[in-house]
Amino acid sequence: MNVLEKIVNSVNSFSKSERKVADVILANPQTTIHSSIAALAKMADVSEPTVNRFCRRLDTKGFPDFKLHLAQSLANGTPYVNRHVEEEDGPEAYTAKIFESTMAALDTARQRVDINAINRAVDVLTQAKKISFFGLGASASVAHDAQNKFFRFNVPVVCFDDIVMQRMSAINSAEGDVVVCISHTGRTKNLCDIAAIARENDATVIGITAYDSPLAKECTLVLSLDVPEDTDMYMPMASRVAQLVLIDILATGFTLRRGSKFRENLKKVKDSLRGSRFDKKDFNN
Amino acid sequence: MNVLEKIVNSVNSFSKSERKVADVILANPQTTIHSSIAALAKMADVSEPTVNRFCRRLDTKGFPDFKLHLAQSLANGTPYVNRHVEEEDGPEAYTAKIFESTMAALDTARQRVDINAINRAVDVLTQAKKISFFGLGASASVAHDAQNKFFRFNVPVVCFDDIVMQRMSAINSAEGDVVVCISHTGRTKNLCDIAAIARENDATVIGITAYDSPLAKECTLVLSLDVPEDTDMYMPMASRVAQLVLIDILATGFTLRRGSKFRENLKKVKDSLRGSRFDKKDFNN
DNA sequence: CGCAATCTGTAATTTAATTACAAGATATCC
DNA sequence: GGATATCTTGTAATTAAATTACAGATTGCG
Repeated sequence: MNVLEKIVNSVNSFSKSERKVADVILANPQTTIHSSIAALAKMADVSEPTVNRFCRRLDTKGFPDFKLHLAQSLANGTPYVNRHVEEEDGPEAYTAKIFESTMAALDTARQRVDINAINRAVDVLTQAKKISFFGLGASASVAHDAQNKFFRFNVPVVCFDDIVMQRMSAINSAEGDVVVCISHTGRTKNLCDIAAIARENDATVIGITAYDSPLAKECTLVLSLDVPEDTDMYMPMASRVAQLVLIDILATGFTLRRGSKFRENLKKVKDSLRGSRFDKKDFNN
Repeated sequence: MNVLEKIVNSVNSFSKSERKVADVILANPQTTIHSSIAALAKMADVSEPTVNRFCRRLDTKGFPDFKLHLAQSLANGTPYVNRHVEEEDGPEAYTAKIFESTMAALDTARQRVDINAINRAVDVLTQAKKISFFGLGASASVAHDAQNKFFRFNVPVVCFDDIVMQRMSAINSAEGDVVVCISHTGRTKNLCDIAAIARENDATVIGITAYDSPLAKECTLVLSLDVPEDTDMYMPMASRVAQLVLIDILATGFTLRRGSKFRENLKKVKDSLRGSRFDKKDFNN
């Protein structure tokens, strides 16, 4: 695991002085790797052994080894750490933090995603007679987005963010239909019902949701995205971005599977939009 | 430039002993970063100062600094680059590429985003009597998402993805109202009209769109996201994720500006959802 | 062949990091 | 509420590492 993330994660297990060290390092990681233990100790206003103990607590052999790990973490150019927004953050701070948290979330999602499941989902989708996307609340916009994408593929697609419509649609589903249920927590009761109903009617149910959730249990195929997120106070952000990227991936897999002939269709859809838009050349350069 | 590449490139300008050092390092770079200068000197069968001179020749301050650079080179072969999906890509390939492209897009967005504009947008939004989010096509789902977020703030929010409704809503806007128009290209004619109408009716119009686009010209305040994207063949992906992150940032700025008392309200909204969900404890662990 | 320039290693010096230990703070138990 | 135990933290001593200065060796060139 990334050392920077590790620091953030274990900030609670630190002692007072160790936290001072952590703060200084997180504030200027780039400076840290070029500092001696003495300089860092001074910056954090603690003694040198404290810095050393801090390094050891992070499972490194000592300060030099810690710097090595830190250097590797910083190598990407940017430390994608899930830093939480604080009360007193200014615009620069919270903007940076949200970008970074989102990127960090995507990074973990990328590592944890089950490619086999994606591949099977693409299989199922390409063979679907009809595709339905269902989501509620924040996940509704993800469902809309999915509809917008798959709609271009010349496949029957529906999308409902209304429980009653979802229910009716689920009841009317039949073999060969694919229902995609989207929920970050996987604990939305109504959506679980929908999934169950759809499956009873022989539809294939794909869940974009948390592994091991009630919704997951109702699905034929689960695409889980374990994205760490602080939902205590604010609203789902990173998880929803990860869901969208997953939709992008499914859509891409879909077009690739359908072959090149099919992709001409996409161009056609794109061209049809031209009339509703101003010409590009008038405004670029 | 990457230190490893640098070593390879300048192998000709090395002296005999220095080349021995280079060979050892290139053969086991991973070991090198965990070795002392003495150990490395022994492996290369040269003296310690020779190793030191070698490091300096590579424009590093000395051996420890060299190890830092080496560590960074080893950390990540491929930073997040915008790699395009190819015809013959398998699931692993396109999944990785889409994740990376999205992250690369967020990275550039982060660097280019105008913090001042964000701050002013937050200003405007916190003082709004009513907030409207308008988007069409792919941007409609972004607008929905924005509505979902700002709705929790106990502010009058509307969101339309229907031109007629948007038009009516725009005509009815008044001073103190804020209209947010979302469009990646900024060339959607209908949305430009809406922006113009809203402004004629004294609303403040925020555009989440391309800088210098027709839509941007109609807006009071533009939040531009120049995200490189390959829209030739497929559909907007990265740009829409960037838009969502921007919405997240605005929402976060909003809550922070409103102060802590206000955030209790968010908890209330969250708690109200509890009834519609299965209990968490039943399914974790 | 001999001088000059460059390279390389040894030993001394400096700097940095680590360890051992003691004082102080904090929690816990009667 | 006081005494004991545990955990933190810092000072000083020790050790290890890196760097520098210098001298011997090697190579190139006239």
